[in-house]
Amino acid sequence: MTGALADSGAVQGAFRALADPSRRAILALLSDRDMTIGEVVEHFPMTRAAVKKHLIILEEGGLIAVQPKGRERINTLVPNGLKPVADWVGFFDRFWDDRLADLKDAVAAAEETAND
Amino acid sequence: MTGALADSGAVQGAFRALADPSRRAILALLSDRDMTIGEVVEHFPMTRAAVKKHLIILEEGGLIAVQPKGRERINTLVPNGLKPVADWVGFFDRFWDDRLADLKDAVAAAEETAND
DNA sequence: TTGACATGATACCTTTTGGTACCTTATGTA
DNA sequence: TACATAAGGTACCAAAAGGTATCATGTCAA
Repeated sequence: MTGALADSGAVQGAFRALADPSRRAILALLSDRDMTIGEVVEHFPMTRAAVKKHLIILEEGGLIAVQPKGRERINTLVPNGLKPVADWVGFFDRFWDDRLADLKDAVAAAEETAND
Repeated sequence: MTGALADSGAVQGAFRALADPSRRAILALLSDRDMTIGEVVEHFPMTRAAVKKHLIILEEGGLIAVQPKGRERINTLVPNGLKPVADWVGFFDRFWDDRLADLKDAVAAAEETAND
């Protein structure tokens, strides 16, 4: 089996959604409070249609949810939406250990020397 | 002020690199051991040129480094390459707290009821 | 030196993406 | 009812992305 790094649809959807800086900014906005599309639009120099597309991709990525409320649509951050991303990134935690990094560098340097 | 969610070039480069499943797979490969381009190519149904492009984007994103070694080029995982991503995602940690999520749901439900 | 091989660099093609413009639909309110 | 407003949907466009094919370059080894 593939182990700890299975690349599920959730992972792909979330990473795709996060690839665009506007969408990351929208997430940051919604972390403050829920907003209608119109409110989100006020924070960006683009049309409502463009923002709408971003919101759709964020929703497909499981990062936000939309609640119809009268003639408005409230966009809400999904609490665990970023979990697949965090889990994927977490697989590489062992490489962030500075001591391990130093060790790896030392080994590489030694091999360099040995092969010169 | 920009606060804890400044979207630096490193953040953008890393997220762009991670948006493609092939590139995430390449990172997973390199987490096992360093590889030449040729070795990486053996694991994917695409040409060397395509893999090369992915490696360039991964390098631009600060996720891998390349060490020329004779006529080969060794691709290595950069230990702290994913740190900007982890930091960005970490900003949303507070939303993953299930109790907080439940509380938020409760508040939302209460508002729903109040407005019905 | 010469040939094999790992890589670099371009040009080109197709699909996706980020965006606008424009029109339609639905809901709240005077 | 009538109208203003919040949103949905579609068509269209330019640029970026992902990929192949092809040719050039540099290095090891006989």
